[in-house]
Amino acid sequence: MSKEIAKNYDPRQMEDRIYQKWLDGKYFHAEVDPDKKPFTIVIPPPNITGQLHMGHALDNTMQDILIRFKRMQGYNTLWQPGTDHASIATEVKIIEKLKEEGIDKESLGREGFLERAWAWKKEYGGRIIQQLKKLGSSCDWDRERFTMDEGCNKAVTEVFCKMYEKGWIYKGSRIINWCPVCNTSISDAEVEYEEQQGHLWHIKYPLVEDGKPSETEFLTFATTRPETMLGDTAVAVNPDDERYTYLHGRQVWLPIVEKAIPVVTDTYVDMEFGTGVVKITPAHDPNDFEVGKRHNLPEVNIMNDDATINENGGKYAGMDRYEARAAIVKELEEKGLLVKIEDYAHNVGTHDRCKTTIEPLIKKQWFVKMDELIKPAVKAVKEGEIRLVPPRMEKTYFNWTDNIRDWCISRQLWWGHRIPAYYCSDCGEIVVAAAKPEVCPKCGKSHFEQDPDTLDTWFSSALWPFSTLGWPEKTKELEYFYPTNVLVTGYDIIFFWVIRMIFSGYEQMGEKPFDTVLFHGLVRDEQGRKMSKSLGNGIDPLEVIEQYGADALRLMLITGNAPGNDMRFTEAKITSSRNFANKVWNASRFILMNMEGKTIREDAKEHLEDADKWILSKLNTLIGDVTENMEKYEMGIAVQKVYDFIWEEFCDWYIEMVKPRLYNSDNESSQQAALWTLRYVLCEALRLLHPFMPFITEEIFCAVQSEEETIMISPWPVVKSELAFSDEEAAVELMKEAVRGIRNVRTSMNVAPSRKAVVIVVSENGQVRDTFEKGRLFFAPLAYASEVRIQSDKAGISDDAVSVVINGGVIYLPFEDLVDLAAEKARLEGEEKKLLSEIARAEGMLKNERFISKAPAAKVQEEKDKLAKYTQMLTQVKERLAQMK
RNA sequence: GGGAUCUUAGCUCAGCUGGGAGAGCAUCUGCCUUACAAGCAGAGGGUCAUAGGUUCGAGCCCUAUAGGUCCCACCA
Repeated sequence: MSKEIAKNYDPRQMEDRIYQKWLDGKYFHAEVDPDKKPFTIVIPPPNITGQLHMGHALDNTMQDILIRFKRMQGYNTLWQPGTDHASIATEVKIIEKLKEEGIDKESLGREGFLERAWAWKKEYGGRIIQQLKKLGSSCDWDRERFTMDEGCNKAVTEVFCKMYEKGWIYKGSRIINWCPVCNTSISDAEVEYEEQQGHLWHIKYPLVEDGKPSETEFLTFATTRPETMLGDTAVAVNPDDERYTYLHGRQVWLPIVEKAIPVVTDTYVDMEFGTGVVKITPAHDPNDFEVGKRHNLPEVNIMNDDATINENGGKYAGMDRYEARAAIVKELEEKGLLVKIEDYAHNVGTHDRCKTTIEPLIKKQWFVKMDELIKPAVKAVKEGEIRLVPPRMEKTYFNWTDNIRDWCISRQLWWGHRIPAYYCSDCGEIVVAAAKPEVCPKCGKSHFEQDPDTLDTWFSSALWPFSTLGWPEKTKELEYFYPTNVLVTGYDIIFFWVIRMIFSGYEQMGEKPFDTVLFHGLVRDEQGRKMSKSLGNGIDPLEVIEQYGADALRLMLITGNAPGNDMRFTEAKITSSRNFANKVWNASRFILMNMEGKTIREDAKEHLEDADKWILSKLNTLIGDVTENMEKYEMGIAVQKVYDFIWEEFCDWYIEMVKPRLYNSDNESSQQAALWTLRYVLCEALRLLHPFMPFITEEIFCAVQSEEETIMISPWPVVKSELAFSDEEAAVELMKEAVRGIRNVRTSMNVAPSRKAVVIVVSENGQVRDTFEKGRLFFAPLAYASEVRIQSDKAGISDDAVSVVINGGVIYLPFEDLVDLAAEKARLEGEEKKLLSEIARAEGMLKNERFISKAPAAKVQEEKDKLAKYTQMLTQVKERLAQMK
């Protein structure tokens, strides 16, 4: 039995209701079940500070499509949801909020601050989850996790301790990227280079003569950051640079600071660039740091954490870095040491969160040693154990792994996983342990202070695929759902997250975290610009859902997009998606109307007619194709095929074909067969469409199959050989060819659709006549026929009838008064020309011996068949033209 | 400096392992035909950036060139 659906498609009246029904039905929930095969996706946890944007919408739509597809295929699917604590982003946000209240972070103290942070998380952390639900995401919400919950904290501590013991986590004094605004170190991955207009200051230092600055001999070089000269501890030249051989072993005088520093030789110096001389500031430049290490140069730190000059800067102490820059340039100029100033565009490292120019500083920080850790991650992708889709992402991946540097993981923040390292306040011993040690293993005292720093957010997200499943406990979930199957994410976080999950999975679990990484691109605005807060060009997915429905948004995000490619959001695309939803709605309503009050008998399918077999056969092909595309993650192609099938084949052709049978209750078995096919094809098509458009398909499916509770867990369609009818398919295709030809001719001759006409099908081929005989009932209205005659010869047809040549016959339209003979002749001549060129093409190929001998036999046969068909049709056209003379 | 990627209809983009160029929107012509005007039936519109090459056959593979986008590196 069927139920009714609303007259108009209105997503607003159903989406929330349906989502609630799914929640109540526990369809999203996964339990370990050894009898079933698992399929797992872990969500890229959105930041608790975040609001749903188009990127999330795309990312989660793709995951939901895969999960729903696999769920229908019978897999035990788990889509593991959760959120990320996003240390810097959240901390910044809370500091801002405190500022509004006139509260300073420091005055609150660590405990007080964390209290506020947790309260904030409680209030806003769930917002994005609610928004994901509006999209239709079928996550197992019972298993929702948070990167800073107790379990994740345990995992983080476990990993930290293990890796410390192994020597792969160490504390070291190295040059790091410092954000003077956020007041924390950041990793290399968080540095964003940005081209800025700056200057190149050409400066000279006097050479040292008898322990004093020379008044005649100088060394000229250029710098983009003159203020760092306060920390210069050497000047370097290339050892092979003959211009400067005389300098080897000498010293130069560092002005302002007024001291002598050595000239060192190092191959790092590029002889071609500038004067071939470089000032060396080991404490404030990564390259200089390396040079400094090689030459045992002192490291003079001249900067405070807020990027003001410290006491090492003498009279400049207390000035901001840019103030000091100006002042130093001025002093150099006064001393005649400024040679010239050039405009210079160069890349400046900025903090990706706040865009502040980062300051390289030497600090004691915690690092993860990468050289060994990265090896299995490289191997896995190289050997195809982990597949990246699209494969070109491998290049990006290897580019990073080949140039990897140790990962700075400590952050001078409060919101995050606190580093499990404890310092003995008596002897300074470091103890790394899950809990604060009782007594110091070195001095036996028991005064310990925990390291004040927290860990990089990505340290905990790197463990996400297994920490969410219970690790380090040996849970049954971990055993069953790990390794997960697909990870869906944007290519922009391949370094931050994907690689780190991969090496963490191998190191901690001894196994990969997932088989496949499916990348998508960015959703851009109508003009192709990145959507951003500062531009204000972001489109809110929730507003789109409100206006057009989640189904339309989802369809729009998936259609016409290939993996890893960016896409544009346009109004036109979203309306066209909504229109498709409307089409599906109306077609279904039509079918439901016709089913009303009738029982469709199961034996109805014993009386299938050609048209029924044609659509069933088409459906069969569709099922095979779509399933294949889905398995290959070609969702855009898959949904396009479903779209075309439903709109063109099913709605525009099949439904039109069966209308006469539905309206004629005299032939009950024919009507039954039509109804059975309509319902069957509709339900199968809805299933194919469900992963893409879950709400509308659910609403309709449950109306058509009122005994079913949901489409969500109904089986994904499979190809059925008993529903493949190639002969009938070909027969109906021939009739479609005839209908198209007739419509074409009528339009070109300006025959009003309201004017019906006699249609005479002439064919010497009994099979063709039989096809039209059987399809007469639907053929007539589609061809605007007042009457259809089928005959084997041209008896009774006037020579000036309009004709349409098809493969295997000629269709005549005796329009009497309407015919413009000259126009008809011109039209036929056009046909003739087209056929001649087709024949020439096929003949050309078949005359080519190399084609015959090298091309596959099937291809050759195909061309032979075409040649025969066109030759036959040409004969008919020629005959008609002859008659018209 | 290294690398990726794109260049296909007026616009936005598909085009799977090479085998007769596709969709949506826009344009033009007819239609309110009782599922749908958020629709139906037709039509026009493309040297697939350029130049070579491989192949029986190239939008697809190779090389070069031009232009765009992005990522990495960071030579002061």
